[in-house]
Formats: sequence, structure tokens, C-alpha cells
Amino acid sequence: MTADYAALKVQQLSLAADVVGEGLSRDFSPGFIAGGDVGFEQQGTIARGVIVVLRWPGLEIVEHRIARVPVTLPYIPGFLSFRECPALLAAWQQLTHRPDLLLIDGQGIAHPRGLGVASHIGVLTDVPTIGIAKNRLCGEYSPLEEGAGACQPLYCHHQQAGWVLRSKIRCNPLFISIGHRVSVDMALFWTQQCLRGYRLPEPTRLADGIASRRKGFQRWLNVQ
DNA sequence: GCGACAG
DNA sequence: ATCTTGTCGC
Repeated sequence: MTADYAALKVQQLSLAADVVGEGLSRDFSPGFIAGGDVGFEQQGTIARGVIVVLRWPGLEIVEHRIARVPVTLPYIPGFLSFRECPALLAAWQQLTHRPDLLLIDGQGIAHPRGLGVASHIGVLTDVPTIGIAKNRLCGEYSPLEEGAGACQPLYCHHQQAGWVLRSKIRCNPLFISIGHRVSVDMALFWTQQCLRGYRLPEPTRLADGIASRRKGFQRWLNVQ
């Protein structure tokens, strides 16, 4: 189960070169927006990939898929995508609806080598993606105000990768970044458009709830 | 050498 | 991520 991290770094740099940091015109009108996240079971030996497809603009769930695949790598900061992409990809290939935008729980290009899980899955599927992380991996930003909506640009390698947004008052901020085929401004705009009173935007909140088997989400665990 | 470090 | 109940604060 040991991995050649030097080789994985080379692979990340190659995939990162394919990331497109622009996209989603001002008149972009999605039919479906999806959320993706990964949970673990069986002592962490099985990855549970979850993708939930919502209809825009109501954000009603129209489909959800769960894929379980064996874990091949341990968790190492900076190499998360190699651990989670297989499960996300398996769930993605089961979808009958084609999302126009995918929000992923994790970093986009706000990553040491510009390839967080959101960017990685974005390049593999060639679909617009946005990284919605609950914690910082890298990058600098100025202190945020207390109120909901407070926002500051997140800089990585002297350039803006995304934003740090306090989506809800009295909650820790979200670390939003370009995943693939979206600009920093559209990444923030669509994340805000998907907020519904919770800290996490609906697509990611639902995928996270199902992937982590939180109370109130078991309903979606069996019925497929 | 020391600290940081998504999920 | 996961193991886990109550509890403090708004």
C-alpha cells in the first residue's frame, strides 16, 4: 500500500496544467447543479463516494448516487484527490442526469501544486467545478468581519485562487476556490447562489450529510 | 530544524 | 475522515 509520492507529484503537475481558470459566462443558466463528497467505512478501507444532483433554481434533489470502492492510499495532506477521486468518479459514471456545475467538498486550485480534489475531478470529467473546503490547506488572506457575507480573497502563489467566505454568522468561513472551467468571481457567485441558510451550500451540504451518514440523511442511504 | 497540513 | 453525549451560546 506504499505509494510513490514523487510520481504522484509529477502527475498532479501534469493535470494542474490542464485546469482552466475561466468559464461560466454572465448568462450561464444551469439546468442541474451537483454536490460531491466522500465518506469512509469498514475502518477506513472503503471510500463512499456521493454525488447529489439538484435542479436549478429550486435546488430540489433529482438524483443521488453512492459508490463504494476500496481505498488505495492513506490520507496525506496534498494528495487527497488520489484517495477520493476513484469513488467520486464511480458515482459520477452512474448518473443519469448531466450536471452543468459540480461543487466538491475540498480544495480546488488552492493547493500546493494547484490540484485539489475539486480541480482533479473537474479535469477528469471536464465539467465546471468549484472547491468548497471547510478548512485552509494553503494560501493567505486578511481577517474576516464577523457578519454573514464577510469575504476576503484567498491568494496562493501571488495570485488569487478563490475566496474565504463567512457564509453564515458565528460559523467558521468556507475556503472557496476555482475547481475547473470557472473564474474566481463565478466560483464565489455560484456558491452564494446555492446558500440556503446553512454554512454549506446545498449541493455540498447534502452530499456531505449523506457521505458522512449524519442523522437526518439516512433516508438517502438505501433508496436509490 | 520547525511548523503547517483539505478529508 | 472517524470514534461519540452532552452542552454552552445565540
